[in-house]
Amino acid sequence: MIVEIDPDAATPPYEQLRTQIAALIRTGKLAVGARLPSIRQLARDLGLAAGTVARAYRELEAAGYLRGRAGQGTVVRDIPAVLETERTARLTDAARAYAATVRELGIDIDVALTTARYHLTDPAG
Amino acid sequence: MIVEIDPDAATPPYEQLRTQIAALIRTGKLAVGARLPSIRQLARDLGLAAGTVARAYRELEAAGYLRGRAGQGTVVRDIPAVLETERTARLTDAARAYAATVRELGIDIDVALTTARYHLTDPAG
DNA sequence: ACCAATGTACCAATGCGCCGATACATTTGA
DNA sequence: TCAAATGTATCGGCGCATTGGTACATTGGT
Repeated sequence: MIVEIDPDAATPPYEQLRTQIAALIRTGKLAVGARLPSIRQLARDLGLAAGTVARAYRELEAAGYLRGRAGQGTVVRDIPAVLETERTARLTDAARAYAATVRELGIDIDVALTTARYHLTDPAG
Repeated sequence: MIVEIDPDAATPPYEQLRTQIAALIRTGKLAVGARLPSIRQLARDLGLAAGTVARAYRELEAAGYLRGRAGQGTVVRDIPAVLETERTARLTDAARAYAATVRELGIDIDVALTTARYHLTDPAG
């Protein structure tokens, strides 16, 4: 698992961890059935408290990404439907947020689309 | 002034107020030179503390939207350059946020652009 | 000169999110 | 049966943002 936690970032560690693990699962870098590090192990590796890692695991389980059982560890679940619907839902939310800002600023749609295309194709963001 | 504060919203009251006043100025509903309600008056109307309204005014003054002087009140400033740079800055931020989400979800750029176009052109959002 | 209205500046209190630690329940394997 | 490893649940503390209040400075009018 390649995860990096920045303690000074604006987003709290548990959320950084949750986001990164979710991304690893979506991209297939964490295959279905793969076993994640134990809470305590990952906490040691990242220099976090066990409770912090536990929270990330808990929320990912609630979202349907993981399945954790005591004594057995935490593994990646196989429910592509949930992931797909969440993907589309998140894309919709992001697009709506962008549209809302554009509308509030009174910016031309073509300008907004050009700007979006620029940032979507720019590797630096 | 038509402003609505939701005490239960995730964003704190002072930021709701700041955003709404800024939008009123951008859209011209608050003309240049117009005098805003006094801090205490607006606080009474909205059921907020004077300090909360004062903070919104202060940040809007720092952003260049307003000019407040003791004994005289707070008026809308006339500096379109500031508004224009902020408009582009906000558009950039919004586009970057959208691009970041798209990238995290691993969604195709054309799909992302089509989705953005749909929500930009859809009157319902 | 005075007073009222206004904005400014500070400061204590409150609330909330996050973190770290501990105790508990469950499973596996010896 | 026991022990070790694991996830679960809960609790107190810490820090930060926000809030509300109070005192102060400034302006304009009387």
